[in-house]
Amino acid sequence: MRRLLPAGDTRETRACYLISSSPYAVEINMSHSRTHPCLPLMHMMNLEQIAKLSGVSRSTVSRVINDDPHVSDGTRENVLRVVRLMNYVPNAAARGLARGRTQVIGLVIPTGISTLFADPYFSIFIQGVSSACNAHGHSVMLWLAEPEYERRQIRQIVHGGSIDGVIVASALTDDVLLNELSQSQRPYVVVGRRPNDWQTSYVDADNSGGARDAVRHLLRLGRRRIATIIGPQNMIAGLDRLTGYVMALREYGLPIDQDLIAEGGFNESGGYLAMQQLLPRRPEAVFAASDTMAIGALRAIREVGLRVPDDLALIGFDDTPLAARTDPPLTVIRQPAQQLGRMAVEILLEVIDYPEVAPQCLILPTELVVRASCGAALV
Amino acid sequence: MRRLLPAGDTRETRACYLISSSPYAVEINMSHSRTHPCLPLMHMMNLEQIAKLSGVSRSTVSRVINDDPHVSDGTRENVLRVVRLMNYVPNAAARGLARGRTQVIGLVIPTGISTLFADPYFSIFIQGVSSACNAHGHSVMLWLAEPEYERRQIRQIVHGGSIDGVIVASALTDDVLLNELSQSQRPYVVVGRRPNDWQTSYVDADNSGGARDAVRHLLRLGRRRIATIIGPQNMIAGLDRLTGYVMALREYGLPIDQDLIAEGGFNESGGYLAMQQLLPRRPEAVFAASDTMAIGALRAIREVGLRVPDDLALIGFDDTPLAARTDPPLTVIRQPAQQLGRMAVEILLEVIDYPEVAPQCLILPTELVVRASCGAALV
DNA sequence: CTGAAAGCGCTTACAG
DNA sequence: CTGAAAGCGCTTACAG
Repeated sequence: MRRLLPAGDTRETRACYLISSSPYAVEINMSHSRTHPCLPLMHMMNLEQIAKLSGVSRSTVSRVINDDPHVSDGTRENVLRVVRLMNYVPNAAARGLARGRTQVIGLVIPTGISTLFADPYFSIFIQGVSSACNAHGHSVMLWLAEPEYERRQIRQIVHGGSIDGVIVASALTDDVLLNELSQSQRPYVVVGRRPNDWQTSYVDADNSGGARDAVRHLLRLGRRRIATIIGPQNMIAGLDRLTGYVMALREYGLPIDQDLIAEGGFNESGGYLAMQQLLPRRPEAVFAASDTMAIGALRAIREVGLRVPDDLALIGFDDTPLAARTDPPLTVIRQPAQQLGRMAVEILLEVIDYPEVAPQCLILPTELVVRASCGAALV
Repeated sequence: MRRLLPAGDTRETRACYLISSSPYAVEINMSHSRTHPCLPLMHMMNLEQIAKLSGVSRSTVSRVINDDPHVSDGTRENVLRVVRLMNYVPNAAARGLARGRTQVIGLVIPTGISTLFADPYFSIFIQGVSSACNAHGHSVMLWLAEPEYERRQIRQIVHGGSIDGVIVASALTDDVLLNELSQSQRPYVVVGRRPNDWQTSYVDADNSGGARDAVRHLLRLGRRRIATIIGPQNMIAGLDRLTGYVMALREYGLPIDQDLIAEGGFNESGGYLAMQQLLPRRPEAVFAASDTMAIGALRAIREVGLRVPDDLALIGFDDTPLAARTDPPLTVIRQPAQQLGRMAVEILLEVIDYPEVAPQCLILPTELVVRASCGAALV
């Protein structure tokens, strides 16, 4: 696979591969001579050259580059002129080596293909991370954790010295990487609450608060017999969202009825099955702990001919784009995905700068997005 | 924003921030003393130490690490044992500096928020890139191109020396980064065909072939009066998909009717408006050059009370998850997003290893995904 | 097969 | 305010 070059290895011919069913496709092999435009080669400048060109020492150029105040204004301007003219950017590897800091943070995301595939949550989260990194002059190295490379990836992340710290977006309670990380000196923060882990910093959405808000909303709308489709209880988010459900019911002095609780595995078919299980119990409303489960539930409800929200109100959790496009559109609790990304970076940079300080954790508020499925319009 | 630490800066106290509406939330400030577990510090090994521990020179260790055959089996095993024991991984920065190669490739993605937000295309594409990189022992540095940081990002990418090459997923015909890149010596490949640019390597989906297949499919199903909602014609993909539409019609000896072509800007509201414009022309079928436009079109069609596919067949392009969940589900042309990512890496690594060779380009086939909206079931 | 030494491009005390 | 020099942790001819 690595060798894509055409047989002749010719330097004059454009290599065009058309792995395509289209007999009409317009790509053609063409001879041309513009492969080497012989531009002003300006072969990757370095400190030495900048120093020479501006008539000072490398030390001084370095100081200018790094905004060291101990440089006279004249020298500074001179050097800066040359730097800009030559498009000089200090070599990241050399700088990293000398400083022991790479200005790169790692971002590790589990690639349960299903997850990343359909859910833009990670896309938005990554945007948050990226933008916060930019704001702080850092770059982000992305690792999608593939099982096959796990050991190598982990060694690289923990011992490779290519990053200053790492953000781990892992749902698992017992993660190999996290274990390694906690043994190491490397700064890290995880996305997702870690209740009994007092040495790691984390950010998370307020899952229990969000779930409570969802159920409160249903209660305010007059529903009383409220069921819930819960996520796996070995995931903290799954636990927390159930907690929120319980809290809201308690507030209203309502009993917790085990028959109104069904597990849906955080996926659509799970939600579908859970709903089928709940249907005979005649709930007036259902809080699904994820949008995907809500969508499955919707299918089950429709199959028995009940109407949402008239017969049965429904609220999801996450706010995936699908949620807005179901029939009826889903009322949901929205996760602050972008904010989570941003804050993960902020905290990580703190931890990097002040490694001695206590671990930090941050719970961000969720938001109730009212659409049609909860029946707010009916009241 | 950078300072998140609590006022006291105490080292014994866990800093917990609860930016949340939840009075019930369970996080509490807790005193505890496990912050510094005093683990075996094994402070980032280096060659020197490994050499000392295995009784050989640094050179030899280096050779072992790099699979140099000129090492006796005995020495090799000895060194390897120590390496594994100490969890030694060569420092990436130092290695990068010495070799002039970082084993990191850059991935630049435009962040027209809309795009990345709802469309998992990029997620899947990134997965392809990541997995191919893993397979070749490379890492990926991710840049989401934010306008505000553009200049700095570009300087960093082109002149920063932190990456060996870069994949640019840019739709724009005139991209600042691409211009800079083509002036530089830095290897790069772009995602998206570049018709008149003979010096850059690229990968792309077979947009024209895909569009042609879509329209062919409609033709085979007996539809004749086929309209199309096209994308912006300053984007190559927009152009190519129109070309495919034209090709298919030509194959069947049908005329190209300007009145059956409307521009929808590759977004939903654009698709909606374009469809409204086409409706009076009474098409029997519509090929929308993107799923989002198809979804907009669907809305317009439903508003006038026409049925899909009975009155009007519809095909989209991309295969976003939404496409499978519209009513009726959308028949679409699927892009080989993952493959595109994989191949972008393969080609980039080629270009990095053989910079003197001619630019390479690769067009990957699309796939027709038949669902309900095209009316295949009706025939 | 192995080691001593130079060099990659930067930063950072240390003198002046 | 400025420069000479050591050092960051690796690789790679060059000798042996």
